[in-house]
Amino acid sequence: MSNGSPTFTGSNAEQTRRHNRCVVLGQIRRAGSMGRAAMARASGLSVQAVSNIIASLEDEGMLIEAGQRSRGRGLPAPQYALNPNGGYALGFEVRPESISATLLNLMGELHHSERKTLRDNDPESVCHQLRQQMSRMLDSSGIDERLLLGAGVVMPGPFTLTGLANTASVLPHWQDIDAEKLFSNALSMPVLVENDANAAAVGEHVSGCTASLSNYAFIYFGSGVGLGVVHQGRLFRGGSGNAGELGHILVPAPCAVGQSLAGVSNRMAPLESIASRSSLLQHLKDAGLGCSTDQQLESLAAARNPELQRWLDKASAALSHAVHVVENLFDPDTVVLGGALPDPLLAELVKGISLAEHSTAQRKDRLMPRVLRGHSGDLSAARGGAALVINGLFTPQTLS
Amino acid sequence: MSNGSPTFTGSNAEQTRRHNRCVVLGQIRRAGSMGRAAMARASGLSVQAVSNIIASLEDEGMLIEAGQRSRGRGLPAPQYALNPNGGYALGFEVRPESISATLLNLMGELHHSERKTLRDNDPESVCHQLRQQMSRMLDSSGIDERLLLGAGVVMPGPFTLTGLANTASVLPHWQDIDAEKLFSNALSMPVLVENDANAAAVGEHVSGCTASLSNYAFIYFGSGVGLGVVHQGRLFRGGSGNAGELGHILVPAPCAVGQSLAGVSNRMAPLESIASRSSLLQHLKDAGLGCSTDQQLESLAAARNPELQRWLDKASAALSHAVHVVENLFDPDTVVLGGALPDPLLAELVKGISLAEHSTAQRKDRLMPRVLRGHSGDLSAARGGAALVINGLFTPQTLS
DNA sequence: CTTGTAAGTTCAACTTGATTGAGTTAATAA
DNA sequence: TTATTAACTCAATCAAGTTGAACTTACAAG
Repeated sequence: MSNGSPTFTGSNAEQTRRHNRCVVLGQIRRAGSMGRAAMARASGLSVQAVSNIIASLEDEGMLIEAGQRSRGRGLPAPQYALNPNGGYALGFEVRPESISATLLNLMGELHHSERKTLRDNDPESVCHQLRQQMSRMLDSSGIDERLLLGAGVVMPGPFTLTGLANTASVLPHWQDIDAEKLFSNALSMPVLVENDANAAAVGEHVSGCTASLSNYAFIYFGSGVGLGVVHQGRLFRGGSGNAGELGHILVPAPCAVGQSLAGVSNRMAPLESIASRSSLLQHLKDAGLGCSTDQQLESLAAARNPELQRWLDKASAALSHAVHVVENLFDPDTVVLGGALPDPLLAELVKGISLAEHSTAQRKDRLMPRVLRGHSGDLSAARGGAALVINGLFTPQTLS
Repeated sequence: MSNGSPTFTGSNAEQTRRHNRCVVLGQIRRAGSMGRAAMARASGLSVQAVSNIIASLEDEGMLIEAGQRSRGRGLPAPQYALNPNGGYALGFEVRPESISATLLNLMGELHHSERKTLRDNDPESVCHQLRQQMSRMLDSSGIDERLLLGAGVVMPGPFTLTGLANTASVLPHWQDIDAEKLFSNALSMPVLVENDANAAAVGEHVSGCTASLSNYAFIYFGSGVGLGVVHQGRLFRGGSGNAGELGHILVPAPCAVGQSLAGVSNRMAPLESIASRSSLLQHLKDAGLGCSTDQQLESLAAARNPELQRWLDKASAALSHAVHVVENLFDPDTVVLGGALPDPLLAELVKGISLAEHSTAQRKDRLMPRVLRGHSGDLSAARGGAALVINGLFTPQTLS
C-alpha cells in the first residue's frame, strides 16, 4: 500500500540479524531439520554466525534439538527443528455478519478455530469481538498469551494507502480507517491486514500444496473470485494493495453449455458472474434449487446433480480463460484453486479446466502440475490470516 | 528465474553497506540534490552513517557537491547530487538480424547509440559484435572503460531457469545457454539479461514518465506485445522470468469497426494479433499499402490515413480490454504504453483507450493519469537494457 | 551589537554482529 | 591403531552503524 516512488530504508546490524534469523528459520522449516554446517552452506553465512543465531532461537523456544545425523565421516551434527509450539499466530476473517478465528502454531497446524456471528460491525464492536475470541481461544487451548507472535486480519477491500476505502457497501463505518493500527492496539500485538485471496495464498504456503514453491498464483473463491500472487516468497500487492481482482476481468460469457477456451460466444462478462460461489447459488436458485450451505452443495455434488453439472461446465470454461491469463501474465510455477467452496466442487473445477497447449507454462522442466487444488472450506481465509504472521517469520522483509 | 522454494541468503556488514549505498543514491536521485541531514531523516540512518557513505561515493566520483542550501536557521547544508558522468552503462538489444546499442550515464541520459546489422547470430558472433560495438562507442564518446558499471542485454525469451529456451524459432543456437555468464565473460563486466518489455519498463523509470513511481505496468510494442511490471521499484519476473506475456491473452476479436470494451463480438483472438506492430503491417499490407519503416508509418499517421485509422480503432479496443485486465490484476499506479512504434501512433493508441469507470483503479487519490505514453522508437528496449544497470544502483537488491 | 537557539556537521568512543583462525570432538576409513 | 574428515567452539578481529559531545553557521530576539 505504498505509493509514490520507492523509498527504501537504511539497514544496520540489528536489521541484519533480523534478516539472518528469518533466513535460518526458513531453511530449517523447509528442510524439516538441519545442522549448523548445512545451514551455513545454504545461507552463505559463517558457521559461527549460524551458531549464534541458533543459540538465541533455542533460548526463545522457537527451535529444538532433533537428534543427531552423521553423514559419513566426521562429527555427527546435532539437528535442529522448529518447535511446533514455540509460537502461535491468530487469524481472523471479518465478514459483515460474522468473524471466523483460527489459531496456528509455527508449523502452520490448526490448533483451534471458532466462528461467531457479529451483531454490529462497526470498528469498536469488531475490536471487542476480536479480543473476546482471542481470550476464549487462549483459554480453551491453554496457550500462554506471551507465545502469540501476532495476528492477521482478513477484511474485504478495497484498500487505500492509509486505510480502507469504499467499503461502505460491505462494511459501513470503516472508511479511511487504519485497520492495522486499530487492531494492533486492540490486541496488543503486531497485526497484518490483507484481503481474503492474499491471505489464503500465503496460507497455502505455510501449510499446503505450495509449501515448497516461491512463485505461484492462488485463485480464491470467496463470495466473488480473487487472486493472490506470491512472487519470490512475497505477496504481490500492487500499488495500493488491491492487486488480484480476478473476478473483475471479462471472460467470454457462455451462450450455451460448456464452451471451450477460444469458444464461440457473443458476450463478455466478469469472471465472478460466472464462476463464483454467489453465481453458483444464483444458478441453482434460478433452476428452482434453493441451496445455501456447504453441506447442501456437497450432497448435490455427490448426487451429480445436472444443474450443478451445468454450472461446473460453464464455470470451468470461464476459469480456463482466467488461468490462461494468469499463466501468461504472472508466470507462476503453479496455479492453485481454493477457498470457500466444498472440496468436491473445487476438485471438479480443477478437473474441468482445459489448459492451452502452446504456452510458456507448458515447460519441460516444471516440478508441479499447472493447476492444483488447495485449502478449501470457510476457514481458508482466516487460517491464511494467521499464516501471514507465521510466514513473516520465515521470509526476510524488504526494508521498505 | 529462481525456481523451487525461496532460498534467501544471509547478510553481513558488507551487504548492509551495499544496501545503504543504494538507499542513499536512490534518495539523491529522486530529490535531485540533498544534504546529509535530510538523507538521514529520509533513510532512518544516522547522520554519521550517511556521512561515511557520501564520503566514499564522492571518492568514487558518483557524487558531486552541488552548492549549499540554508533553509532557515542553522548551518547551511552542503548539497550532494549525482555526478551525471560518474558512471555509464551499456545497453544492447539483440535481434535476429541486428543489434542496437546504447550508452547511458547515471542520470539515464543517452550519450551514444548505434545499430548494426548482424551477419550471424550464433552466440560467438553476437559476443564478438557486442565487444566491437562497445569499443566503438567508448572510442567515439571518449569515455574511460573503467567508468562502465555494467551492461544490460535485451533478448527474445522465453527463458528457462538456467538459460534461454525454445528460442530456436527466433535465435537458433541459443538453447540452454546461460546468456548472462556468456556476455559477462565477453564484456568483462556484470551483465543483466532481460526481455524487451521488462527492460523498457525499467527504462521508463530511469528516465521517463515513471521516474517518481514505484508501481506501474508498461505495455511494450515490439514485434508482439509485452508487459513489464514494476512493483515496489523492482521488476516482476515470474517464476521463470517469463511473466508479462500480454500479447498471448485473448481479447474479443472485432468483427466490425471499433467495438467498445464489452462490445459484441463472436471470436476471441490473442491481443498481439490485433494490436502489435506486425498486426499493423499485416493490416496495411492486406489493404494494399506496402509499408514497413517508421517514417512511412508516420506519414500515414500525419495524413490520417483511413486504413491506419481503422487499425487504430481496432487496436485501441483490444488494448482497452488488456488495460482493464492489467489494472485489475496488477493494481499499478499507472499503465504506460511505449516501445517500437512511432510516437504519433502511440499517442493515438493512448487517446483511443477507453477505461472502465467502475474500477478500483478509478481512485480519488491517484497522482497520475491511468494511462500514459512512454518512450517510443526502436531504441527503447536497448536503452532499457542500460537502464537495468543504472536502476540497480538505486534499488537495494533482495538477498535472494 | 550581543546573545540565544536551531540546524547541520564532525570527531571519537562504543556497540552489534559477522568473519576468521586455531583448537576440540567424534565418526569413518585405512 | 592411526589418519582423515566433518562439525563444532572459543577467542580475536573487523566492518559498519550508533551515540554523544563539540563545533560552526545562520537567523531571531533583546
